[in-house]
Amino acid sequence: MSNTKTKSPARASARKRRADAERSIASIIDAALEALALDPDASMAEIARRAGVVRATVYMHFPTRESLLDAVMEHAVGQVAEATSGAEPTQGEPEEALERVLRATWHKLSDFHTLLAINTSRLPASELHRRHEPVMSLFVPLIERGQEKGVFRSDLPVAWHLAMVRAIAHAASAEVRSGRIEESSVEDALIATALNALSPS
Amino acid sequence: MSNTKTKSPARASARKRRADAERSIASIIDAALEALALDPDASMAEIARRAGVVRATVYMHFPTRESLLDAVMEHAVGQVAEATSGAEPTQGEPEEALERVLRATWHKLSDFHTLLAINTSRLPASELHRRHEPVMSLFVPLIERGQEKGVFRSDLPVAWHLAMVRAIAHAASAEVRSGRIEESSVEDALIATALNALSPS
DNA sequence: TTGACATTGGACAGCGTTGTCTGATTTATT
DNA sequence: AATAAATCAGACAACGCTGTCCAATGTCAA
Repeated sequence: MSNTKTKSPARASARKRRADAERSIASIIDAALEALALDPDASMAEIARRAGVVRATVYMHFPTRESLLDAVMEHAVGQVAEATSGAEPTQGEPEEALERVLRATWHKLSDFHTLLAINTSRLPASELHRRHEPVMSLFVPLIERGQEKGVFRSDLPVAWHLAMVRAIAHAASAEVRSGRIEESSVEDALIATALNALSPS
Repeated sequence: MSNTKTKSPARASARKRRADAERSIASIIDAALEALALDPDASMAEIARRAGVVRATVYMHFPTRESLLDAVMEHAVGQVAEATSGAEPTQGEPEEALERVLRATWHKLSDFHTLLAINTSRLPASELHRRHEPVMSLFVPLIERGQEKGVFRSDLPVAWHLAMVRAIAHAASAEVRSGRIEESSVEDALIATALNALSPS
């Protein structure tokens, strides 16, 4: 249930877009997501091929490669934010909430792992930070709540905890992909380690 | 003190290389390290420019871009391994040893953060694993020692602990770079979090 | 000093990429 | 059925990059 109707990702804010145009845009973004996950330097031709569309069509909706990357990132952040907020980070005890939210989020987060790397080198740090807002704004209160209750350690800044948890989540998916650790056990390891790292000294 | 004399990185195993050739090779590898850290797709021209050398000279020693990347990676792994082993991971209590080793290693590790990303997409997982051996072989016994003594949790695999610590170290340098957290405090945060994550449940 | 090695500066072909354009064709909307 | 929007198929120029080559010059080693 994405809100492709109300507000489109690209610059194309022309109110009247035909249904096939919407479909194309969705295909292109999905295709870009796949292609860029496999190869950060995937070409517009490759993306178009995956989308089952001709290259000119891509340029119809995304006048430049940059603009496509922007749209893809916005889409990805939205997906993650959706998964995160769907797990209701404001409900229940902080520890349980964190476990719940992490389990719901980390797979999706790992899908966009490569994408994050692309944007890290593409955008200035401040821009990156700004765009991650939709996700961050969900996690920050959860961590803070845990600190106030004394179940998460307060001698380290929230920003650090956040970065740390995210890093561990990425590490988890990297381990799964490389086959070094059983897929079934890595999620539990992720949870256990994150909670342990957050627990008061 | 790099061992550029005994065993050269590239294919050039011709025993007799002149001193200026050695110097060029060293410059090129250093330049490549810098350039690739800034931009994973830095061109041979850019690398040559940084090395203060003409492009043809680079191709003299590294017949292909691939071979240069290989050499750079070998050099980087060597650097990290040197920093790690210099902190004597086999000495003292595991917890103290880990702190000592981490403090000595993590800056250097973060210098090669981008490089790691390059190679992750460039090489198959098995190759990557093989090449990281020189560093891994230093960390594994340290973690195992801590597990046997009961000061590190044993309900999670060593491979996981390793991946996790590495991820946290990278997160630490990313935070410093982005300016979100004070540089002075991030090292302590790294240590505190890593030890906390490793401590038995 | 001499001869072999190394570097320079420049030119070159081949390739893949981005971005533009056009004219014909298909598809959605009313 | 008519109109406007979107897609297709393909060509095109401009650009940057890799890798090769060469002739002239500089530098090391014995």
